[in-house]
Amino acid sequence: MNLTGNDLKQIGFIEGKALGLALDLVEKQYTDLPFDDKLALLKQVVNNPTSFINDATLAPVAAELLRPLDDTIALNVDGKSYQIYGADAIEQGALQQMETAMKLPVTVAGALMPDAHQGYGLPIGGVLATNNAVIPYGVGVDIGCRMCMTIYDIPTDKLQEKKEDFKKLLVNNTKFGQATFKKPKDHEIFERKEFSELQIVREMKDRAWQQIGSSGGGNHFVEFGIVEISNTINECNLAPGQYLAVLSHSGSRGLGANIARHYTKVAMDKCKLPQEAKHLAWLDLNTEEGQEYWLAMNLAGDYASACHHQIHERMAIGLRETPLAMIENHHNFAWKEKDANGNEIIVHRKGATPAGKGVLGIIPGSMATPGFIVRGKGLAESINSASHGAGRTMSRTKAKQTILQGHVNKFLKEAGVELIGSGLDEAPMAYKDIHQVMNYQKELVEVLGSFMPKIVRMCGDEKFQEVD
DNA sequence: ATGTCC
Repeated sequence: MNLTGNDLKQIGFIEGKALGLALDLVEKQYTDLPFDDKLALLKQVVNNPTSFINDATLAPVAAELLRPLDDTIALNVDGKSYQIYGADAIEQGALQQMETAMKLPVTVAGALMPDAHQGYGLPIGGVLATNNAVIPYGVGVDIGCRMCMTIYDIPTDKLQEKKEDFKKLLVNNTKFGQATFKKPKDHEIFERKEFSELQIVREMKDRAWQQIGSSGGGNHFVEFGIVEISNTINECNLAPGQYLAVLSHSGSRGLGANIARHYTKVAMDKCKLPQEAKHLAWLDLNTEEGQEYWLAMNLAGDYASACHHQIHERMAIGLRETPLAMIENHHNFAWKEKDANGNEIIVHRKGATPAGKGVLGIIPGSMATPGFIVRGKGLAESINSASHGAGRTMSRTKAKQTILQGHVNKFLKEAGVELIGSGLDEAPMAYKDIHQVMNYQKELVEVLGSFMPKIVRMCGDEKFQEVD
């Protein structure tokens, strides 16, 4: 009696090349062996292929059983098309990364914002919509990085008159980089169940406690400046005119960075992709890991918001005023949204401002150029998004090597900006022209007002700090 | 972005 594929499956073979080879060889080479003995022999092979690796007859079966399964997920040959805003000013590397992202089998749609530049996996300024999958590096390392602005009924000439007081307010009430408050303010976020239920979040709770209310390094800042409202903002009862405002840019600190690092590793382990796409590994939202990441990401987003609120609370106390309005938005995050047909999509915005119809947002320029308060127009092609800033025109390394401190000082002086901290890598010249970037995204957002920085604090960098 | 490699 001849063996069948089903007999082999009974003893542990799975559908595939090894099964076919075994069936073929055993019937040709062991014609005289009784059915039961053939089955017993193949059972030994499938249970311990290593001991048959030099077997005169069955070596090919053993080799096939031992070959690691190629579980690499293939990219689609043709990537989906996507809209680019301001293509002329976007570096090649960012375009290539976006093209790779558009080939993922889970990708539904994409768009590239005019401040785009190369990042890890998805470019900064990249927007990617997927079907029931979340890509940790599609959100970015600084989960929930966001902008927050409070607007005050305080005459703007106070900024010049009381400049030293405002500087002191920033120096005494903001912390950047490694620095944290000696006595951090408590916050209800620490009661969230994610801090006890998710291991990586639990491990970060003490550090999150230490860091709450602090700001990050790099391009993060807290600044006083002048808001010029040009179009009435009914959403927050703001009439056209000049206002004093506080603007902050910061993220989820060590908490978000460690959540991102952990779940990117999990995703890359579970979801093998070709080399050029490996950082785009995703987590299926129906899996436990996917659901864990979603909860952890949302917690990191709320934590980032809590940090901003404490920053603005300290400023409000220092100013002895209550703000007229507060505007804030994430720009490194993933959201469950609906496409034009009403289907749920997962929209990753990695350095992109949500710009759904009527949605308020803030797009900063640089330390000495204006930023803008915007209202989204909800353009489908942009996946309801806009840029999250001017975008770099120079890498941090290049900026540090080529920009002169004297040149920056002159630029700041001419713009009437007082700067505390920062390094040359954040110099205004390292960024694209914000006006041109706004021009590229006219269809995406309506500009309601501008914000001109006046007293800016960023993370200090000893190497470039003046000692006075 | 990040005690910038547990």
